[in-house]
Parts: sequence; structure tokens; C-alpha cells
Amino acid sequence: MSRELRAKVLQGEYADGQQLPTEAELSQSYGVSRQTVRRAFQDLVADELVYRVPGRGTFARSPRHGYVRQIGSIDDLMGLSEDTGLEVVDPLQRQVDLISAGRLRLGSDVVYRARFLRIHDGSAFCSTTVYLPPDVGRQLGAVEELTTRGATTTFTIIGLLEKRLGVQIAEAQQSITVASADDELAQALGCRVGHPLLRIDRLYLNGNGDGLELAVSHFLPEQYSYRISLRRST
Amino acid sequence: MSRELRAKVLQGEYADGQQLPTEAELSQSYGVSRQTVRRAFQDLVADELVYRVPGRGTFARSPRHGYVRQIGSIDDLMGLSEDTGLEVVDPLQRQVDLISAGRLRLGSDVVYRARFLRIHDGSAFCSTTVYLPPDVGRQLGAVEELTTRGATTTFTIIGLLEKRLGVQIAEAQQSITVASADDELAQALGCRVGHPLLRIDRLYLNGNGDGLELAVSHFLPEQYSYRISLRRST
DNA sequence: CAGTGGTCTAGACCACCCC
DNA sequence: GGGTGGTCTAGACCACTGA
Repeated sequence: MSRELRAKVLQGEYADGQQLPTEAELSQSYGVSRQTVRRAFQDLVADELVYRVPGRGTFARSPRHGYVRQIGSIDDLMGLSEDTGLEVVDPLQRQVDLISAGRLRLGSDVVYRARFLRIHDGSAFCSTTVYLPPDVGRQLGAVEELTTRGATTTFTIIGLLEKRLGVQIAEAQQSITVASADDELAQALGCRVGHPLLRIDRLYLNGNGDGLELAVSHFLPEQYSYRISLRRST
Repeated sequence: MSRELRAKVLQGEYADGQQLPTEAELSQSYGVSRQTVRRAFQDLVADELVYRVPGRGTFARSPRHGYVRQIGSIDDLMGLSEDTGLEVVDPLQRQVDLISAGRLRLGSDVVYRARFLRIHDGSAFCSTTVYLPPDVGRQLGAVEELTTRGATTTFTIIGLLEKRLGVQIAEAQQSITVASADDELAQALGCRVGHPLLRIDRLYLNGNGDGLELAVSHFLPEQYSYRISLRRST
């Protein structure tokens, strides 16, 4: 039920800041309790797809009213590899990893993991570890570029996901912070151990809110800065 | 109850990924129902302060405690100070600064500069230096909170700009990278010299593309991570 | 197996909004 | 007032974990 509601909102069913059905209406039409509806709404509010005003109702976040969220679109992320190469350091393989499995909101502890280096002008400036849910990982296991150590590609993983698996990425959640280079990262990036790195985690979700990919990247700050532009729409 | 629990987690009561009490235990010790405990946990999970594994338990997120905030629109930037305090370290004053003047695309070398500390839960987690064009700086010079060293406020500069000067901020350009703490920053933030910091530069523009404010912030990465959510426009 | 969190139901009272 | 969401209670069943 929460899936369906989320999908409806993402598909623009209630665009223009329209009012959504009330909790009572939804609980009746879906045949669930009001608490279940509330639980679904909590997630939508947390993701800022919807806002609620006590005593008035629930409204879809509209791009037309007030401020627009983000410019710095998912398509921009997908274009990241256009002028950079991706080299396979650790091929895609099955792995038990509690933390990444949790962040992908999986039921199990099993993920598929691969590690890459991003190359620009002949030098590595970023190390990326990609975690995939088991079903996604299995399907991408057939892609030669991901299973051959040392292979290089200009694909992005999300590009592959959309093209080969036909899934649609609707959302990306990013978290940006600072990390220190450990032995492995220092060797991969050619910096000293302890060197400060820009760490960017990206969680890609489909329209139902299922995690499709978790990418943990460490950038050399000397060669990369993250730029984003926020715009107000009038 | 949710407040107390959150405070305990933030204060590192369960640091090192320790296991938290179970829902049953908490509901008994606080004298509330299990659903109330669950509701409190949902917020902690949403803020990534805690993660849960079905059948195993609830665990504090490893070493990273402190302040997590989702920023995805200009509105969010303006609301940043809602639950943080801003302390004036250097009051607003006229200054010659070629670099910041250039970034504000001014014709002259004169800017107005002020320096702040962002406080959360009694500790500084961010140092911000704000640069304003001369005309803007002059008009804000009348604001007492900005000219008194040691004063604290919950305003944001851009909030003041929009309210007092009636200007409209149409765009914000951000650049995120890593910087090392110099003497001044180390002292202000209470870290060692050379400590890696998350540096976020924000340039606010009006609809004509004129620079209204340049804010250079250095965050303690242990207490702050920058989160943003991108959504595909349909 | 007992214990964990995940999900759900069916009620309740409240503060708030708007008519 | 009647309708909205905010909060809470007291149960229930499930899938999964770990010993």
C-alpha cells in the first residue's frame, strides 16, 4: 500500500501541490488501518515528496510553488563518466556486508560488490565501491566489463542498470563528508595514508523506494570538487 | 521520550556501534507503548543515527555522531539555523579582499566581512566567513546582531537579506571540497591544526546574476555531513 | 527455542484549521 | 462545528536471528 501511494506521488498523480486524500479516505479505499496510512505518509514526508499541515491536509510538493528543489539532476550524475574512464579493481562478486545491505534496505546480509578507479588524464582521482542487491548483482554478473579485473569502461553502473535491466532510477540520495585514506585507498589513489579525501555516498532508488545501488566514492580533493547549483523557480 | 532517547544517542551513550536496548525494554523503562518507541526509532533511523537489523537488534551508527541535515533547496539553506545558533566571532566590517570581491564579481576590491561560529548542542561544528558587496554590507551594518562580537542569533544572513533589504535570492552556487584546519580554524573549532574539514562555499545570486553574498564554511566532518536528495524530473 | 524488529489493527484523545 | 493531522495505547501475527 505504501509502495502504491509513493508511486502515485512520484508519477505526479497529485502534481501542482494538490491535496492528497485524507488518512481516513485512504485507509478506507485501500482497506487498511489509519495507522498504516500514517506510516506510509511518514516516509513520504521524510523524503520531502509531500508536506502536511495539521488541520488542513496533505499536499504534494509542487515544483511550481515557491522554490524548486535541486538542479544537479540525476542525469548529471549519469554523465559523470563521459570524460573519465572506469577501471575495474575488484570484479563484481558476492559478499556478506551487513552495513551496506542495511543501507540498501535489504532483508539479507548479502550484496554484490565491485571496486573501481575513476581515471582522468591518466591518473586516478577517485575510488568507488559499488554495492548491489543480490538480484541486481546476479543480472549484472553477465556483463564482462564488470567481472574482468583491469578492464576499463566508460559506462556508469546506473547507466547499465537502466539499459540492461530496464529499471528506472527515480531518486538518488547523497551524503557528502570527509574521510581519511586508509592503506588501500592511499595505494589506489597514490596519496599518503591519512590524506583527507572527499567521501560521497550515493544511494540510488527506483520509484518504489527500493535501493538499486549504493556507491561509496572517495575523491582526491586536489583534483575534484563537488559543485551544485540551487535555483528558485518563479 | 523520543527526545530523551535521541539525546542519549547523540551524547554517545551507545557509542562504538553498541547495541541499544530493545523496544520491549525501552517501552517498559519509559512507561510508554512499544509503538511509541518504534516511532522514536524511525526518526533516529531516518537521521542515520542508528541502524536496525531484524532479529538482531538496534545499533548506534559507529563513530559519527552529531549533526546530520538534509539540504536540498534554497529553502532548506535558509532554514539551516532553525536548530543551531550563530555566534559572531568577527563583527561585520569593511575590508579589502581581492579574492572574495572577485568571486562576488564586484568592480572594486572592497567587501564587508563577518565571521561566525555555528553552535549545536553547545559545541561549535562550523566556522563561516561571510562576504558581502559594499552596498549590501552598509545596509546590514545597522543590524545589531551582526556588529556585536559574541552576540548570538538564530537568523541566517540570507534570511536577513530577503527580509531587511527586500532582495530576492534566485540562485545559490555551491562548491564542496576538503580543507585543512589552519591555526585560526583549529582554535575556533577546537580541533588540531591540519585536521581535515569539509569546506562548502556558497555564492548567492539575485535574478540578474549579481552576487549578494559569499559564504565560506568549514565543517567538522565528525559532526556534520552534507546530504542531498536528487529526483528525476518527470 | 526465545528474542528481535517489521507490520498491522482498532480504538482513543488532542490541537489545530476552516467554515 | 466537523474535519484535519499528531500522538498514543494495547494488543496481534510475522520473518528472521542466534544460541
